[in-house]
Amino acid sequence: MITIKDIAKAANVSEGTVDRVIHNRIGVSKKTEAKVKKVLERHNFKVNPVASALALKKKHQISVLIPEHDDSDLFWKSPYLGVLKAAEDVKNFGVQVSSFKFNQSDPISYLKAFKALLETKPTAVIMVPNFSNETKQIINRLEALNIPYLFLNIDIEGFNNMGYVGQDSCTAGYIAGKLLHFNNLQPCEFLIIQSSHDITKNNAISNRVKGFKDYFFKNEINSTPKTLKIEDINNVLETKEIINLYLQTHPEIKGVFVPSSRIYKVVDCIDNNRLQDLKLIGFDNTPQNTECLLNDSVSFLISQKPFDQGYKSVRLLTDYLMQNKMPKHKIYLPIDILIKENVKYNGRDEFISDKNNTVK
Amino acid sequence: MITIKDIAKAANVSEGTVDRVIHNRIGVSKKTEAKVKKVLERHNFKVNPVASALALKKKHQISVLIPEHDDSDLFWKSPYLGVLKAAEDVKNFGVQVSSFKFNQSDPISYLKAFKALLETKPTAVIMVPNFSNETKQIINRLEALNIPYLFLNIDIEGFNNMGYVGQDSCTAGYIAGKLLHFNNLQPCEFLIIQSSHDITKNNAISNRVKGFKDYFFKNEINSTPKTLKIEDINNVLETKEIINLYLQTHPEIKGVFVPSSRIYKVVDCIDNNRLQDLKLIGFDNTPQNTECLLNDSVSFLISQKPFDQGYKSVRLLTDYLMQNKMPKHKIYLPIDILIKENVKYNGRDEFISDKNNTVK
DNA sequence: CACAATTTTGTGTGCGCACACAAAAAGCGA
DNA sequence: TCGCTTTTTGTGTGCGCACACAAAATTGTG
Repeated sequence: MITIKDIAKAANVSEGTVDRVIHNRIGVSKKTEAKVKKVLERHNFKVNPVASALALKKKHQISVLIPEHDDSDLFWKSPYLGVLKAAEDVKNFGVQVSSFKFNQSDPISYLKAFKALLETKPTAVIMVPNFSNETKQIINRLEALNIPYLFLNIDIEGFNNMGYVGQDSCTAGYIAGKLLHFNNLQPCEFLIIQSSHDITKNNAISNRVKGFKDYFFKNEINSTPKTLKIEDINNVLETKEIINLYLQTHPEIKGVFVPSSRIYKVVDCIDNNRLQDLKLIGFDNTPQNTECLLNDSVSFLISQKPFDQGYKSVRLLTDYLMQNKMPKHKIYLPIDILIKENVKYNGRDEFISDKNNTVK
Repeated sequence: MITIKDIAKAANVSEGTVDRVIHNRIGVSKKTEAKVKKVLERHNFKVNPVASALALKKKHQISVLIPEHDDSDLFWKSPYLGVLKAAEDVKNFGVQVSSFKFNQSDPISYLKAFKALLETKPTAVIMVPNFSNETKQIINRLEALNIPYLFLNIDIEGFNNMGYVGQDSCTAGYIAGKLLHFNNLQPCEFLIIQSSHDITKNNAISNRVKGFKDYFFKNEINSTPKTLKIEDINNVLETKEIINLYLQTHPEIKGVFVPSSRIYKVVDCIDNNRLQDLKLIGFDNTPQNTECLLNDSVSFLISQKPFDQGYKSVRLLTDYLMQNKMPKHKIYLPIDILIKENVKYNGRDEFISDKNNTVK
């Protein structure tokens, strides 16, 4: 382990000077700077992040703007837990993480949460850009304050976000098409069920649909997926009627694709006897969806690794704030294919082993 | 952030005493110990692992015994890279990691590598228990020296290993069966191709075969997989002849299961026209296998996340050595289902973002 | 050339903890 | 009670680094 002291000795300067060179501080003559840099290079010196974190009194603040979760939509619990876990991991490196939650269907609460977030004077922000107009406002503010921001889960274009952590939704949809169609030699039809609620605001969902349709188009499969739009998927009675009527009048439908995380609601609405000859594929291993895999009502779930999204985005920003470089602009997390048998090994809420530094 | 100093002040003792209580050292009277413990509890004190690591001069040594890799078997490269990456991450926490490689088909080199490993005076050992007799010898030695050991990738019973990091091979095989059979309504037959070389020594492979057969048995599918054993899979001419003869005389075969990471060799041996109507499934996204996915000769690969296996085992042991508790005995990593479209997002050699603390 | 202003370089302190060592208190036999 | 050992408690130092401050070297000006 080579230290600053060693470098100082080798370069015949003081430790302070080495420190200045390492951090590109002012007040070093060109000559000595070159000299020290050469020694640094030669010894392949890297600062000890542990010692650095300990000495660094200046704290960084990462603030996270994320949708809240409730029992009917547990999806957002996972990224939140990932953020929490990462927060614990980076706490001792002088990084403070705070989360602010908003109601996914209420732009006002989005702005409100952002306002509260600003109070924390963040060094950097992680956000789920949920509403497009309000996002513009928020980003204007962030850019005026010169605060870097990272998009989580939802990728929208046209901003100077420092990156995106999430899934390649289009490919994920394509994969859904492929899996549903796999081994089907005879002609057959597939149905996309989506709620109009989702269509308007979440372009991840429309990208999934696009990818799904792409599969059938690109592979010249003699079948174009049909789409069934549900006004209010929470209205069970109405939804039941619409779906079952459609499925009755279209017996050629062999499989159903639900591009949101609400496939369990669709399952609840489909008549049992029809359900048995259908293959279903949806997104996200929420507890309710996982249950559907286990009782064989759903064949596949595609996971976007929401926990990892939260975890990774915090870790990424931490690395950035600690003067390391930002790896790439888009961090696409794996497209996990989940079935009944492997879902238990793809835990939602765990990443790496628990580091419980508890007092014995 | 609450420090030892704070605790000392609150309990009205010196920092040294608090330190003694935290680490269960001798020389503290019952009375003060209780007092300090209460304060510790009350403030929910946790040691700052960063400061702790910096102060701790005593270094831990984790030594890893792992098969070597070459161009024809790149599988073991990934766990090794995972180990290297983890080594980098834990280096500054006072943990030194060294790897020792052996030839997978040479028990002597296994023992030889172990001998070299012992020279490092390891605090703990991570090993791939490849040969059963020699493993017994090795473990006798480790237990005599009171060195804890963790199994990586290969799980064998009957030892006091502190844990296992790897895949649930049986379930992985079961999944392979399910995927290959998915959507096949008409009766059809499947073939398992394995090299006798693998059978003898690697029980992961026999577990996969067991799981694969289980699928057909448990689901009362009117088809029992046939098995074709290859003496020497590296003898291309002979292998070609055996495989193609079998496939010609058994046109009912619709799919092939290769329970090892050598599916690319099988692909090379199958006649092109026959290959096109076959579905193939194998293990591990080595570069050669990934290529087979991309050119559509293989439908599925099951990944055992070899990089993560290496990474996680080192991190796990590090946590243990740093006085944290060991989470569970068996750490089953996810059973990743890979297809052409998602393989690029399941990189073999990456885990979490690079922490390149390079000097700018 | 003297002297101040400025640039460049060196030194000291503390982050929170672990551990060696010093000091104080308690126990104990005579 | 004294003098001693043993137990208990307190203090000081360093891990590698960041940063404030002090010192030295250089430059510029009259």
